[in-house]
Amino acid sequence: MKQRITLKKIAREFGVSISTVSKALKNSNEISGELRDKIKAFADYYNYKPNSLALQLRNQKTSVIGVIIPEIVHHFFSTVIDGIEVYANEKGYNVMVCLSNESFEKEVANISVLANGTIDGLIVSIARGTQKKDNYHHFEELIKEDFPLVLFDRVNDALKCDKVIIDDIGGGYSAAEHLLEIGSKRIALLTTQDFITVGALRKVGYRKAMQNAGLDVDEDYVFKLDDAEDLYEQIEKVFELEQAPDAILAVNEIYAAIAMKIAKEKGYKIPDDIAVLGFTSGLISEFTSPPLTSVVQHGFLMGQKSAELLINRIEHTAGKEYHKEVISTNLKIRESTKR
Amino acid sequence: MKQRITLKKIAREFGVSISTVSKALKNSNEISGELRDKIKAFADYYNYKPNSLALQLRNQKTSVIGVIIPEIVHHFFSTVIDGIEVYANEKGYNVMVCLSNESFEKEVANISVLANGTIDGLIVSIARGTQKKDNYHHFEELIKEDFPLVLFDRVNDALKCDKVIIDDIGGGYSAAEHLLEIGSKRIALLTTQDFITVGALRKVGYRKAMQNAGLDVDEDYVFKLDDAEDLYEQIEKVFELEQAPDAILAVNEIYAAIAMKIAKEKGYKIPDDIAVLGFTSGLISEFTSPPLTSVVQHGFLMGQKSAELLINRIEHTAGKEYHKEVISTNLKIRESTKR
DNA sequence: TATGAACACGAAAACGTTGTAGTGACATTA
DNA sequence: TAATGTCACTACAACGTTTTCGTGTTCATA
Repeated sequence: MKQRITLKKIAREFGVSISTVSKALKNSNEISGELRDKIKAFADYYNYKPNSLALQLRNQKTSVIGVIIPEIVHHFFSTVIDGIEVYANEKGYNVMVCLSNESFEKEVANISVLANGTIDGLIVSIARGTQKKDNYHHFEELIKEDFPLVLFDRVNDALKCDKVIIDDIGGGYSAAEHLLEIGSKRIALLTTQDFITVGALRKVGYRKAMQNAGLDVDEDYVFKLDDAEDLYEQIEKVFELEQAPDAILAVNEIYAAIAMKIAKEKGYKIPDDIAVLGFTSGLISEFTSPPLTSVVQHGFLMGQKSAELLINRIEHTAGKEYHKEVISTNLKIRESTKR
Repeated sequence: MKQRITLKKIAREFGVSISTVSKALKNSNEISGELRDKIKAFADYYNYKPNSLALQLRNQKTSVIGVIIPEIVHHFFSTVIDGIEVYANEKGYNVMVCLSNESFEKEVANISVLANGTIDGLIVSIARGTQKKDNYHHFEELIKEDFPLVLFDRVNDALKCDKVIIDDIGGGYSAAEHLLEIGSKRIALLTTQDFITVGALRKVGYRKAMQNAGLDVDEDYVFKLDDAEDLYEQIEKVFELEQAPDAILAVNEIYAAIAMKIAKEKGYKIPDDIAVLGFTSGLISEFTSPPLTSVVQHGFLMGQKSAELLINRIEHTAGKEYHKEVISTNLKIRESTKR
């Protein structure tokens, strides 16, 4: 790569000092009109742009915010990033994305390379590995140093920082409620392992709705799937219950779509024999047949809110107390539950 | 945010010079064992980490690569980023993602803020707005300065730089060929406006396959959709042809899924009355019913290749000639074309 | 004829780091 | 005793920028 032109080189060219060049380019009237114009023309010709590293170092500000997400190939996370990007850009910030790939170690490593001057603040959704390990030292370090930090979606309540979460309990509740309203009696729940907080919270909502309707939750109808290769096999077990469920509530779109596929293979009519409902963030729900009723999560909004909280914290270190924003969900009713 | 600890502060604490501290922390044996240990303990306690901005400025290297994509909420682009991230990380680089939102202006702006010292190299997929405007000055500037640049997917042949593309012609060809093989005679093509190169190239492949089979391409069967709100209406026109097509080849997953939905509504049996085939990068194809046969694009690989080319160029400015990698596609045959 | 603006520029510090080239103090060698 | 070495440390430049505080000239004013 060619060497970029610097103030120093321009100064040498004109036999003046660096300060003079800097001022000339900034249209300072300390510099005579004639020299100013010559310098500007020259700089323009060589396409001079101030080196941002130097500026960042001087101003002790990078205008970059870091984002660490578990994976990017996930519609929900992309929408969040989109929201972050849009808001951040508006405010003059750039976004640096890193992936933890759900791994504790990568999360730690990412934080360690990011939080050393490269970024002004950090937005994170906690990796599965970290939740499993239940080790949050790397976040506590940041918090101890008052480093601007916002957690979203996968958060940990013990950490003292701003947070943005989906109303997972509410989502689970209204999903189950809807299934009950259409007359379902035996609702199977497809959820994740317990340490995944969002799955756990959605289950809480489901349980609440059931109790509210005077129904007991039969643990046989709760399937805690692990994200392995054999999702099909794991979900098939739903249909081996003594009394088949008449509705399935899945905590994500994929589980729901697979369940529906299996149900159809086994000859169930949807929604008549069995209703299916998922949480969504992607496009699958719209294109299955029948299209899936689902709890939609507003990822874009979540991203925007996260960026807003972060930038507020960066710019006005003011407010000492931390905010916890809750993004509510919508129930998008499609054919899979219309009966 | 609390002030981070610096070499200077440590030096002041011990009444020694900055260099001494720097060397002590680097285990230099120029420094006596005793002092070295004390300094290291102190630095450790205060969690000293060298400021990366300072290092980047000094070393004239950021180890960050910039990526500009048209949009992130698009499975294909996320997989590419994933590939870039993985490869870059392996090589010790971080990734900074920016979105052009398909806009020429934002693309220009992004390049201008990135290519000023913040990044060592840039990977871009050209915005639709830029293709429409046919204005590539911002890239030419970079190339003129020998700035490491890799274009992927949406490229422009006139630009002298490394490129990674999908074999769109080949994909279009094998898609059409497959439809012909299963006995289709009238294949409708759902593609994009001409200035979108990937759409245009896939059409070339389609045309080639048709000619190869001794068939003329009837332009009435070619639908150039624009990405507006009324995709449904636009695609419905396919079914208003005098002689209905017996196969549909769509240049992306959404077009294909919508076409299939409409076809089913109109009472067509898939694949018997009409076969449907799309290009995919996402999960929709798997969960439609019937599942969609599609040309799969290896986004992850594309990302890896792009990062590889870029980092090679950054590190060994060597090779003067530019590479053009072609990632070939796979045809994943599902139910929508099995007859 | 001093005084003091106005003008047009330069010096230097600061941001945080690293590496090269000193520099004293002491010990060893011829 | 003088030259040489070693040890343990410091000074300084460099990366590129901005900004505050000079400083020397010219010109007008009292």
